[in-house]
Amino acid sequence: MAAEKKLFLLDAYALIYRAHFAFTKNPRINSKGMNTSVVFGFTNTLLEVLQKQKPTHIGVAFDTAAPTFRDEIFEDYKAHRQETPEDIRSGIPIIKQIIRGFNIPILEMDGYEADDIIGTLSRQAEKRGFEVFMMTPDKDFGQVVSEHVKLYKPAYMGNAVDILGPKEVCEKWDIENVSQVIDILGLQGDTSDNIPGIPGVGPKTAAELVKQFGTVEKVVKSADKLKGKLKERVEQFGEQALLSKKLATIATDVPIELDEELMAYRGPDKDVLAPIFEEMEFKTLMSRVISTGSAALSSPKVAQLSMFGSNETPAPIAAGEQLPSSYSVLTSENEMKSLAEKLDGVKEFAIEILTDEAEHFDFKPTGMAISYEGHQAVYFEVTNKQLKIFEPCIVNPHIAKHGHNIKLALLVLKKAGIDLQGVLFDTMIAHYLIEPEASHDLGIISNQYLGFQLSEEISEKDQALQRVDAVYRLKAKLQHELELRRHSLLMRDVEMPLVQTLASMEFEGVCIDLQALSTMSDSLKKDSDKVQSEIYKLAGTEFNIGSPKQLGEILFEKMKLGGKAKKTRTGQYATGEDVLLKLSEEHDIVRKILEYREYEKLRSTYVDALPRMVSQHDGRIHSDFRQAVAATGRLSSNNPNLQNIPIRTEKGRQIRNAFVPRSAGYKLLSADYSQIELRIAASFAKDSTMIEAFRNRRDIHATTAAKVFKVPLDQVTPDMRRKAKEVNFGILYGSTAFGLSQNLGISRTEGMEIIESYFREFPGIKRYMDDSINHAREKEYVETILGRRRYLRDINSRNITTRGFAERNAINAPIQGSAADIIKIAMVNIQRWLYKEKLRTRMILQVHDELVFDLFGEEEEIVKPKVIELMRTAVLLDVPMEVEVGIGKNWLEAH
DNA sequence: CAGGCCCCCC
DNA sequence: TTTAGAGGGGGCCTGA
Repeated sequence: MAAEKKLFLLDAYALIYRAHFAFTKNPRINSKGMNTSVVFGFTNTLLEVLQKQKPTHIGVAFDTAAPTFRDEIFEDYKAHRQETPEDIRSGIPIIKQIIRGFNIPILEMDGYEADDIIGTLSRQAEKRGFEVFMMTPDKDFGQVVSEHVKLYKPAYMGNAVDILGPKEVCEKWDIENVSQVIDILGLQGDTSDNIPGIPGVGPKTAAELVKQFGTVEKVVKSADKLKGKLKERVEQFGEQALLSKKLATIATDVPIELDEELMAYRGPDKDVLAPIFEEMEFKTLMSRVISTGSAALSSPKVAQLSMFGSNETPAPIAAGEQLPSSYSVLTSENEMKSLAEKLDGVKEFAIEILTDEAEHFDFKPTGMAISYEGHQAVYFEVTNKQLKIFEPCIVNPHIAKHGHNIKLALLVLKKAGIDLQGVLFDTMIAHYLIEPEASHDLGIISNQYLGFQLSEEISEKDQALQRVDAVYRLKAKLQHELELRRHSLLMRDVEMPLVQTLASMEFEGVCIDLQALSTMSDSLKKDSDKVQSEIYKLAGTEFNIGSPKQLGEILFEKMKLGGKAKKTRTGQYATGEDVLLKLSEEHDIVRKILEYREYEKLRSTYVDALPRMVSQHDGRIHSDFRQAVAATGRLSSNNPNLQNIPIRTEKGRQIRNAFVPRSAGYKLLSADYSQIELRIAASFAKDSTMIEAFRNRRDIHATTAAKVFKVPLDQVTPDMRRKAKEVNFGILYGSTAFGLSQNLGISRTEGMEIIESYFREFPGIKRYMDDSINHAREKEYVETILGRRRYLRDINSRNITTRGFAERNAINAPIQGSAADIIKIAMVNIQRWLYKEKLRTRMILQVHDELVFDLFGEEEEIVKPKVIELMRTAVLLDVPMEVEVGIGKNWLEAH
């Protein structure tokens, strides 16, 4: 039940600075050249409070102009305080006029700051039965928090209004007690006021210290319990942290009396406000002042906290050194032969092959473990030659094989000339389907599902015995878990056949033109050296350009570029590409640094790294395609990563010239799905406009632009199309107006308008997004077209940020994951067809929506159309799939 | 050797 | 003034 008396206490500068920062990138300038951002932002927020929250009482507190009781201790730090920006200084008098125009009292008290007044008044108001809403920084709230005082965070650039009680604030900061906010800030310093705490102590460390010791005072006293650098710092800067906390501590005993009559809100004086708004050129604000539109205070949602216990986990069985007697080790070839014969008669067995440490596909088998009954296992050392003994049972298609990351066994066997056949069951991948984001470590899942704890302190041989035993027994358990989730078909018909497919691809590998890379390396080195010396000259000193830390110090401290430097979460200067791009106008050195980075990235990650990955065995590169990593169902590639070979920049894309066919008579063929994710989204959303556009093979981004900007298709400008394209992408990722405006370099308002228009024109898409989120809220997971799940346990979190991530995932995961499903099916079908037709063409790479083939030239006319067909028909949707194919003498040409 | 940061891809 | 700001990956570097 809402209290009858609702008091809002506003910290004027908190809101003013908020407005100031919100508009730094796109300031509002009126026709007289005046920056009105701050006044506008403040007034806007004030209106929102008045109209949506309907306070019965309200007051705005200002810091006093007279010295405060802090000034004495603050003296040393005054120098650290930032100068008040011009738009704020000039805006204050106008803001005060506006506040008076609303008939709201301005609360000022000599010797005290706004937060002191708010703190004191909130305590008094609470005692008098008010429901109090504070609009101040979290740290002030933390100090006066109690049952009837809430923290009010106004809507901020498309975000919802937030009303936080102590519990929510604790959750947000991940602390136990709200009062600890001030301790955290004391330790890390208050960046807004440039008050230093303990250098090197960022939010994370501060929170940890507070959790461990409680208050700043206790942290400082317990410095001796800390270690290393942290200890030194706390010892050295402890006093500073105490001071920092003192400065942030508010007074709750200000000699001020809550005057209910003065603070009762009676409504605005339009005659006062109108001329001010006129002068500032706020055209829409006045109508909002006059309108009396109201929204009831929404009742707080009752959030359900569901307990997610893992599957009931039996107490782990302590593993002793003593292994079961049913484990055995074979030593002679005769024993191997009789085991091989025995195996040829069983229905299924689990297999694990150990290899030497050789890198890049040059590994050789050293041992093998087999289990074909529960709690039993056999191990033996094995050479490539001895593997042949087991060929009959390994190639027997009627015997199912289980393994944990069985692809490795497949590869070892392939190298020995043995093609493992039969139904596969990979416990790693099974667990990936069951719980995509968990660890799929065999030890962990064995413990969880079998209560069987694998030992680590035992020999490789004994570990292999345990592992293979665990795999055999896990198979039945995990199979059952898959059935419960209806994942059996996804497992049996997609993921397991894909293991074979990936093994074949990796086995084939891809050819690299080492000469071309070597030439590139020399030229990049030359370019990079040149830029490097230019940078040193411009900076006036030599430093490690590759170190973001050193670079940040040079740019922002020594050279003082870019006014206020952005910092990363850890308090370092941010020197990412977007930051530097914005600075590039300011100084030549920034452009040089970007150039240097580009060259060094290309050299270190690709041009110099790829040749090191070439296998001694066949001179090709064999990437490891991982099937149980990406939370959405995508594959990942590493050692090397062949899914991130440059293409965007001209210099970068030349690297693709070095990806060449295996030999004369071959070419590279690249086939990629066009707009697969958007097509999936259109189909899932059943959005008729978009489906129609795809069916008629129209340029989807141009069509979107025409709709969003309400112009005929033939009048869509390139700029409109670019924006529409970004929106289409943003939609897939669940982006906000803010994100969109950042990407397009437009104002947030314009970003918001574009998104609104988009949703009006594509109502199906909007509905799909809402449905996905609602589905997730109910089930706490979302699904792809094949039923692959992604769990979103944060979807009902009351922490906006956390929940926001989950919501974006609810939209994106089904789309991205379904695209992954589709290409996986295509890969399996293509691989089977190539094999069945005994073609010499080989599939060698997958890059999410693209497949690359080592094409035997004479097969072009057969392979090209069939690949297109199999890709298009992998899964049938409400929109047709389009596949683009290119052929060339290297990967760049094939594109 | 992990974490932070950055940047390459889809 | 904010603990953000688009989803999914991987690699390199620094500093403990």
